Amino acid sequence: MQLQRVAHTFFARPALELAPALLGTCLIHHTPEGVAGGRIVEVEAYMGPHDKAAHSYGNRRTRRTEVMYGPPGYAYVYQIYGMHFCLNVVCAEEGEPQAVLIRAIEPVHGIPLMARRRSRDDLSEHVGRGDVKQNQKRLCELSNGPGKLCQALGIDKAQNGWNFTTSNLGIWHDRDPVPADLVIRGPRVGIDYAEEARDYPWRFAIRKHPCVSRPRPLGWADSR
DNA sequence: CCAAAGATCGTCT
DNA sequence: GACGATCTTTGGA
Repeated sequence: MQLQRVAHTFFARPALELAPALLGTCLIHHTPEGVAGGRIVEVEAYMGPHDKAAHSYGNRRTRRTEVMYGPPGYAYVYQIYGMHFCLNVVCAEEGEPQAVLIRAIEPVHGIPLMARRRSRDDLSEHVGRGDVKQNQKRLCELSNGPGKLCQALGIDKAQNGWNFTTSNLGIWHDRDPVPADLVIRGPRVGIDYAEEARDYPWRFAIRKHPCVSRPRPLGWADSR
């Protein structure tokens, strides 16, 4: 049902606008091992120079953050805690270092491959008495977190700087956009150091979706 | 269910 | 030398 790639113009807007628009689109990585990917269900906006939680706060420009200063529609991948990777979508106009962090996807394509990469072969197949919902929820463990989804999709620093509209790492329109009343928002995760920006409700997710990471934090509210 | 702690290393000061 | 836009395991209630 996925028909077309997201056009590069889609990414040329502020992170706060792009973030909710990315919900429901499909993130797909083609590799020699196979295809893996799924539906984006949770994201965070990082607004750049004036956002104390952003790597590009104060126009900090280093080898790591360099790709954020380039044109929109490219991948910004960085390593964290020495062992995990996080995937961002660079957005806004060239020179404006904003990005959207992909925090969770619902597994759709290449589930056995994703399970193997996550060392969770037990999730490759449905189990039990055909309880579909229960199995769906179990599958979420493959990609309900920014580090988890990168591992499941085979994303690491090699993908830093890749073009989402032309490379093997792509974002595709799937069904219709998620309506605003099905989007919830709340404070971003893991940025307690960011002073006033700590409380900005710049984390977006699909309401009641089972694959959202840490579904219980306080501070969730309806979008808009 | 929840909190705490350890793993482990690139990046920047 | 310090510190993460995280994940997993463990131990207790």
